[in-house]
Amino acid sequence: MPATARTAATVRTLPHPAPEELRLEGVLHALADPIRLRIVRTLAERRHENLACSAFELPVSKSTSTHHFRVLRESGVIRQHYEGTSCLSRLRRDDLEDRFPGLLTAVLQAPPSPSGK
Amino acid sequence: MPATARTAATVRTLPHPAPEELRLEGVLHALADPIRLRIVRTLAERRHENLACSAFELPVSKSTSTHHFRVLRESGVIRQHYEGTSCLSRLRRDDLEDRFPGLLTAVLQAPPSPSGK
DNA sequence: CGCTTAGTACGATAAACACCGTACTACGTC
DNA sequence: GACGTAGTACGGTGTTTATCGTACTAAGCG
Repeated sequence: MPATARTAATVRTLPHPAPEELRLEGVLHALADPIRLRIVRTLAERRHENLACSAFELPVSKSTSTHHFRVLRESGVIRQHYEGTSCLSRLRRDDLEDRFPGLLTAVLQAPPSPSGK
Repeated sequence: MPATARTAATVRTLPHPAPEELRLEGVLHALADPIRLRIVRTLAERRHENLACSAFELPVSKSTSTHHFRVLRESGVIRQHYEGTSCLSRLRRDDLEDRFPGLLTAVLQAPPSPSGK
C-alpha cells in the first residue's frame, strides 16, 4: 500500500467570531450558566491549552455537552479545533482581555456559587 | 384584605439578597440582557444615587420594566427603596466590588454592543 | 472491512424568559 | 373622597434554552 495514500486529513473546521465581533451580552450569557462556567474554570486551571470535551466529566449527556461548548464557542469565549477524533478547546484569554479588559479575570476570581444550581 | 392601622407611612419594603448571598451566575445573567445592561450603565453614569424607574425611558412597557428591575434587584445588582410614589434604584457598587472584585468595572468599561440586540 | 471512540445533528420536551395589556395598590394633591 | 401618578400583580403569548435519546459522521485500529 503506497505511503502517499493518506492525503490531508479532512479538515473539519468550526466557525468562530472575530475578536471585534465579540458581544458583551453574548459573553455574559455564555458565562451565566453553571455548567459553562465550570468548563471555563477548568480550562483556566489547566491553562496549558487544549482539553478534549470528554476531559470535563460534566453531569450532562453528550449532546447537552456539545450544546454548551457551542454556546461558548459562538460567543467567543473558547476556541475549538479538531485533532483526530477529539475536539480540543481552549480559552480565548487574549481576545477576551483585549476586548473586555478585566472581565474574564474577575469572573475567574469570583467565589464559585454553592455547587448545584 | 386586612386594613392595616395606618400609623406612619406604610413602609413598602423590598427583599434584597445579603452581600454574601450574591451568586455569580445570577449577576452575570442579570447583566446579560441589553435592557438591564442599559439600566446599569445609566445608574453608573449618574452615580449620585437614586433614580426612579421612570427616569430611564426604556423601549418597553411599564410591566416589562418592572420585571427587569426585579431581576436586577433579586440578583443583587441594584438596591431599591420607595420614596413617595416612586421606587428609587441605585447600583450596589460596594457589595459587588467586595464579592466580585473588578467585575462591575470590567462590564462598565466594555464597549457597548451595536445597539439593538 | 468491521469495530471503537469522540463528537455532532436532529428532533422532541419542558422550563425559563421577554414581552404585553389590564387591573390593581400606594401615595400625594386637590 | 376623587383624581392623577408611579409602580406592581396577574395572566397570557411567543421565543429561547437546557435537556435528553437516537441516529449519524469522522478518525483510528486491527
